[in-house]
Parts: sequence; structure tokens; C-alpha cells
Amino acid sequence: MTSARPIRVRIAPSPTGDPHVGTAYMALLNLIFARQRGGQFVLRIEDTDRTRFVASSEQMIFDALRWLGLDWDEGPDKGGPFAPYRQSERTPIYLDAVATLLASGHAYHCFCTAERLEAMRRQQAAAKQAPRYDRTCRGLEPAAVAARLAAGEPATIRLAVPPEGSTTFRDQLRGDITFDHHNVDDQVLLKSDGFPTYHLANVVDDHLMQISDVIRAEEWISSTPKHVLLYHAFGWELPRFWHMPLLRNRDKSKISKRKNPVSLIYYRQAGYLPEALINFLGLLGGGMPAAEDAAAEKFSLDDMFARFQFDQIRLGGPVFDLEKLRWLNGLYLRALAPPQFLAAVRAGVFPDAYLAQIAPLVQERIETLGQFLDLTDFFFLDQVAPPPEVFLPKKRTLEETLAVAADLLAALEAAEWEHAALEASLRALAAARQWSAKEVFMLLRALITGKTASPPLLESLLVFGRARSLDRLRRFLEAQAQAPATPKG
RNA sequence: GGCGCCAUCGUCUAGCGGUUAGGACGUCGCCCUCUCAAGGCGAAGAUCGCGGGUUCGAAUCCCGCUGGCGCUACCA
Repeated sequence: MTSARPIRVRIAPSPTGDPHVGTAYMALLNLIFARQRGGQFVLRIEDTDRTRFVASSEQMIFDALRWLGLDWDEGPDKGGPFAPYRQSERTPIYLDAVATLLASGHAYHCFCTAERLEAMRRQQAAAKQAPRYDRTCRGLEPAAVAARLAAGEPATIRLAVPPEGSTTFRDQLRGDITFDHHNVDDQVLLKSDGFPTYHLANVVDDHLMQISDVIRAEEWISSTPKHVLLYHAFGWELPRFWHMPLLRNRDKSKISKRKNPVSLIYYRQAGYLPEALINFLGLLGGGMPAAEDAAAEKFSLDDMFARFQFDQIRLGGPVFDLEKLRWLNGLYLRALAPPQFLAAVRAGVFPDAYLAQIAPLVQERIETLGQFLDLTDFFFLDQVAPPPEVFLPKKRTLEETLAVAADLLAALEAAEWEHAALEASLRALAAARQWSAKEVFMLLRALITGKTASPPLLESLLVFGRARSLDRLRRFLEAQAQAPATPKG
């Protein structure tokens, strides 16, 4: 029933921040799939959410994936037969698709405001009903719609889900999955800002770019019926769906930056070798044949092309275990020839660009070159472990200080990584906690540098990097949670 | 709450009706050794989430339960 068509797969990251380890995982799986079947691997940038858009993100995604050796055949920076590969440059296509849907009755205009929708959901929650669009606008007369549109009233366009029946689709790893239409929401397809939502853009582009196999994370299973409905509405052939297990935190929740370093930038800066990270990712979720000893756990991307088995994938979400990654990384590091190792040290811990940023911070407070490392060691250390004498402000309890440290982590996560924004955020935190700004800055200094004296804090933070700063705070809090410091004196 | 997915040592996994349930990380011990690693050897660690079936026989098949997770946005 499915015609044999060329294998084409894709990853579709959203440029909303640091490149994510989950993106690398999906890229790896897609790349393997494509290489094993002589197919093409496409990179498509899904930048349809203008509120979360981060301009620098796209380039970071390119860099991180290339660093890992997960290169693509077609993409925004390479072009290809289905360009453009950036969704923000494809809006006419989506508008066109939406017009088709409107004409065939598969979609409709919705004039409900965000406020009304919110109120509706609150009511539904209070009545213990499932939060779902109540279809107020679904029955609007065409003339009324035209009039309101003409009057300039903002509108979205929603998918008209059939009121009865159900949609079944085949997941290649799990078999058939059925969703009753009563449980499928009339999803917004086109936002009032004129940009499509994921659901529309993704389906339209997968079809236009002739994607044969959609290999994506498990979190998409519940929206797949909407996608299937769209394919049917357009009369398009369905791709095969492969939903991959989700990477997890230690507590089994979906991997998140709050509980794990998830930024690929972090792994690169913290001195992980791309081969090791790729190897580790390949170990997760089954796929590779069982190892009969430790040496067999080590394998390359080429080994994965040769031996990875998609039908062997385990469906339970694997915990992302840093301990094992570190062990693997050590394996790779120790296997390097001495000149390669030296080169790795230079590139990984003392890159010129990094040193060039650090040097100005200490030049004016230095007397001999020998002091350089004394002043800057925290930039190079894997972690620092300040004792309570260092991080605990006088007249503050350990409990309170740890609470502020947790606030600090949250504040830095939320703040834009830029001097003024960081400073404002720290001062706001101090005010909220009724701490002096000095105390807050001192605490942060202690946690990041491990010392009470350091180069300028904010400047140091900016050079040290967001990913590593957050990780350092997180690890401090984790360590304290496990073995609380005992303040003395 | 609703819907969906999932379920083997702490973690990653092998296992696909008959195994002492295998390997790896981590942990612990011993060896090596000026130290620490690495390396070698070894140990502890899983009544295969629970309860019913099917079967001569179930971690493996079926059902129920429980638990975990995901989705439940004009985010992806």
C-alpha cells in the first residue's frame, strides 16, 4: 500500500536557545537511518515561533551538529532541491495550504481571543473536563466570517476535526495507535501573526520535501492524529512514523536543563569529545547489538551505520547517565596519540579565543605571570567546591543561603546572557530575598569561582559561558542536597 | 482529570517459551604501583513492577492492576 519511494528523513530543530542534546540524538538516529538506506538527510529550521526565536541559535545548531559529525545533505546553509529550508521563508506556502483547507471545509476561522480561551480552559478545569477548544467559531456563517475579517478582526485558523470516529496510524516501532476524535482538539494551524504552528508547517513541509520517514521523539505521538488528519485532508501520502524514546533525567522525567546539562555547547566546553558523545548516544535506546565486554561498548558513527538496528530499539526512555558518558570520554581520550591529545587539550581547554577573553580580566591585577592560574583557575576547572566558609555569608543560615542559591540558578536560567540583564536580574533577586546586592554577588562569586576574590563577576560569567555556569550551580545544589555542608564557627 | 506510550540489577542494556537471567557504567575488595589514575582479577547488586491466565514449561504470549512518563498552548 505504501509505494516504494526514495528514503528521505529530516530533523526539524527550533532555534529557541542552545542546541539541545535531544536534537543531537534525533539527528544521529535520522542520519543512521538515511545512511543505511541510501537516503537523504535534511535539516529544516522550524522558526515559526517568533516569541521564542533566538537569532544566534540557528548558527549554534549548525556548529554543534557539525562538531558531532552529524552533517546533513540539504539545509538552510547548503540549499537543495526543496529550498528554502527555513520555515520563516516559506510563509506563502503555508498560506496557500491553509486556503486549500478552508476551501475544502477542513479548517475554519476562529476569532476567539486569548483571554476567552483562557477563561474557557479555567471553566473546563473547574468542571473537571478536558481542556479543549469549544468550537464556538466552527459554525460561523461565511458571510459573518468575511465581515469580521474585513473589519480587521484578528483570527486564527483551526483544523476541523471530524466530530465522530477515530484516527489510527501505524507507529513503526509500536504498531497501530488509535485516537478517538473526541480526544483530538481543533488545533490552531495558522496563528494570528500569520505564521503557521508546528502541526501545519511540519506536515506541509514533510510532504513538499518528500520526507518518507518521520523519525522524531515520542512526545509527538499524541499530536500525530492531527497530522494524519491533515495528510488526509490534503490527499497526501502518509510518511512512515517512528517515535523514538525520550531521553530522561535521573528521575525519569523528560530531560531538561533544570536537571541535566542539555546544551551541546556545554559538552563541547566541558571537554567532551564528539566521538564519545556520539558513541554514548548510540548506546541509549538499544539499536546497537549487545556488547559482550567493555571494549565492545566503544563504537564509531561508521560502526553505527553498519550495525544499528531500528527494529531493536527499546521503547523505555533511557536515563542520560553522565557517569557513563565520562567513562566513555576517558576511553577516547586515553586512546589518542600524544600529539592528538595535546591538540585536544589546546582546543578543548585552552583555545586561543577563550584565553583572549580571559586575559583582559586579569591583566590589570597581575604582578607576575605565575599568578595567572591563581586568578583564573575556575575558568578551566571541571568543578569548584567552595566550603561553607567561602560561600556562606555572615549572618545567614545555610538553609537560607541554599534557597538563595536555588533562586540564583533559576534567575540565571531565565535571564538573557548579557551584562545589564544579568545585573538587573541579580539585583531583583537580592531585593526579593531582602539580601544586599553585595551578599548575592558574593554568593554567586563563591559558587562560580570557588573563591571570595575573583576577576569581575559578570564579565567572568559572560566569558565562562551560560551552559557551564548553570551546570556549576546545579552541581553545587545537587552536592548540597546529598551531603549538606556543615558550617563551622 | 482525560487520552496515549512505556515497564529486566541504582543506571545503560542482552534476552524473543526451556539460561546458574549475560555484559557495561557506577559501587566495594584484591593485584599492579612512589601517589592518583589507567589496567588486571573478583564481589555485591534484578524473587525480570504486581496479580491472574495460556502452556509440560514464561522475563519472554494474553488480560487486569499498579507505577512512570508524555501530550493536554495562537511552543515546538
